Amino acid sequence: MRVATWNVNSIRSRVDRVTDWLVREDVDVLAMQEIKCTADQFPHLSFSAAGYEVELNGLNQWNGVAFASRLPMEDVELGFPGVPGFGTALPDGSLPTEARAMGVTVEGVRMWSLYVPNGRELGHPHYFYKLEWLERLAEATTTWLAEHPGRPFAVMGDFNIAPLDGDVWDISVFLNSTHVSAPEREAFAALQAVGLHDIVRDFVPTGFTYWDYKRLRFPRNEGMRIDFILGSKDFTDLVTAASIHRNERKGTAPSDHVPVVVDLDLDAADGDDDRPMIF
DNA sequence: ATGTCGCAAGCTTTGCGA
Repeated sequence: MRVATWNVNSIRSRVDRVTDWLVREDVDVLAMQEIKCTADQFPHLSFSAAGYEVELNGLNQWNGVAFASRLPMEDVELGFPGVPGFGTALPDGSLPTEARAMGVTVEGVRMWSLYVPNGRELGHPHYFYKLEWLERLAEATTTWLAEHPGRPFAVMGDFNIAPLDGDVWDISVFLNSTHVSAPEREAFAALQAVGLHDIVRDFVPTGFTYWDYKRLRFPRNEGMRIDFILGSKDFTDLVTAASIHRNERKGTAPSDHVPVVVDLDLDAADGDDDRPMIF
């Protein structure tokens, strides 16, 4: 099974590029971020014509996450338990929940599509929202893993964090910037501490997943590695390959992010490989 | 050039978010 994550930066602007890539790359399951639309606005027909069903969490023109899959999706869950909100308080005093998370199960593999808050600036309310969101994510992960021992589980998406200095083109540009601050990196490390592993790093140690549209960032290769697939041990044991599809930043009307892919061998875990042997 | 996108509102542009 081939699984990918991609911040598409508006699915309505990118639908042909995304579906063409899915078919061309033989992808079974795609987690999307920043679809920037509601269910009514989502280009369902283009996906079904390409052979994919879609489940999504889209509230308005901001954020929005989705899964497209050509294998059946089960147990669709919007958000995650304890996900914090942001913005102007509702009449009951709570903060509105944004469309930044959802989960599905495909072939027994549990996957969450995540669009972590950007943070805007160090010290901004959105920055503290980002840190709390990541803390709640670690807690929800801990709970899920405890309640589903042995089940493959992965969180994937745009984390808006560059964990290593080499994950940005010039760390000296990022003094006092979001995405590289110690609290953000500690929040990312906390996800690893509760049992999630950056599996793509094992196969692709260096390379960016995002290049700003501004300032010729892509031609200069001034990018950032901020999109990740973090898997439980039972997930990473299934992974046979991983790749970052840098070419998707080229050409006409690209997203500013590129797809990140893992290949899974679903027969690998149980030691009872029932695939036909070929002599 | 603080250099580009995408969105909504309701315009032929502005403000916001990234």
